[in-house]
Amino acid sequence: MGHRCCSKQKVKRGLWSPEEDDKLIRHITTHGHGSWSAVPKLAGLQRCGKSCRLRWINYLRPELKKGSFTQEEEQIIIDVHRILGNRWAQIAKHLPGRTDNEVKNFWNSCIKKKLMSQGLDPQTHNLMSSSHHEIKAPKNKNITSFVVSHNHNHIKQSISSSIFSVNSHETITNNSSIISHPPNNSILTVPNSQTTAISTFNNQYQNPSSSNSACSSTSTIVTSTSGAAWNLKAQNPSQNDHITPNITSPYISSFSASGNVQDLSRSGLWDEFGILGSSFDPSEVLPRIISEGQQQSLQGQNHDHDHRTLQDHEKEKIWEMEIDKVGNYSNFDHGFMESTLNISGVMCQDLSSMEYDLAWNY
DNA sequence: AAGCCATACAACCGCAGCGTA
DNA sequence: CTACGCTGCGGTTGTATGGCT
Repeated sequence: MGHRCCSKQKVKRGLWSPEEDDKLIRHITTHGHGSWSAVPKLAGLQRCGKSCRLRWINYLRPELKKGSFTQEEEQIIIDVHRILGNRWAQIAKHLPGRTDNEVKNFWNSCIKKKLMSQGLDPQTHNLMSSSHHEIKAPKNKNITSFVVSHNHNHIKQSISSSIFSVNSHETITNNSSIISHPPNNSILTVPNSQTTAISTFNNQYQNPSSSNSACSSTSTIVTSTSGAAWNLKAQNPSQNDHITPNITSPYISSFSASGNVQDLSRSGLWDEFGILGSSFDPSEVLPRIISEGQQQSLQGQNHDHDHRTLQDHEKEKIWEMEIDKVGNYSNFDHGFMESTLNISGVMCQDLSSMEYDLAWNY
């Protein structure tokens, strides 16, 4: 039985022979495809138009990139999938020469399993574990800054880092609590009535004391609808490391989002990638967010993991945030920011070194 | 060498969206 | 408005291949 679109024709199914490929290539390169439903007849093929289209798009097009996916392509797929989900055609647009079918197959056969083996839900990119207990925060205290501290070793040694995702649309409660996933996975709820979001960017840079070892730190950005100044900090608690910028950058945000902070540190793509694969290059993001004077503090960081393929209009929405004199964002797509908060970094390993430093406002 | 199994990838199927008559 | 055809998309299935016993 053939497809409905060409049920009147006797159509062949299954794998394409080299002869059929030749016919299709010859026809399309000389005449173009026009209406796909007309292609089989014109090309002398006993296939349905749909099959011809698929064969051309997924396999015969000259601009297609052959060969296995590179590490960089893999990371891009993961990053974009975190934002877009199973929208394979959209994801494939970030990978020149790759098709949606190819990306989908690669995801299902390789990446999905890799993420699952690391304890990540391939759909949400969050940890699959769920048990939690509560740690009560001091009563009647407002959180003014939330700094995630973590050890910060060289990549060639035991890496420990942390990644936090902000789950948007979570209700911020008034009961001032930190919910913790033992031992170190935490969800922070902010005890005020204002809409608040905390997002984290991973920074990658070179350790000057050891030229061939990359390091990382985490920048935590707290935004609030309240108009109050919040802290932006990139902090490295390691005593042996002197290069981490410690930036406190009060700024006013009009950004509207709510969220919880969730630690994904148990998962570990380090083993697989060996590099920190933040899809948001802090060298691009942070200077746009913080004021000019503080940009210098970020200099010296090595941001060689630069995903140019996220340069579509969606990413541009982030880059194109305009900051006016008092630091308010304008032209800002709140919804998109919420959806992108989750892609702020990769997952890391070695929970044992994690520690938290919560600053309370007395 | 043969059989079995897992994996990768090619191809198909059904559906939704869109344009047009 | 509606029916129809075309295209694109995502889920699923089928097939080839390679490794293991």
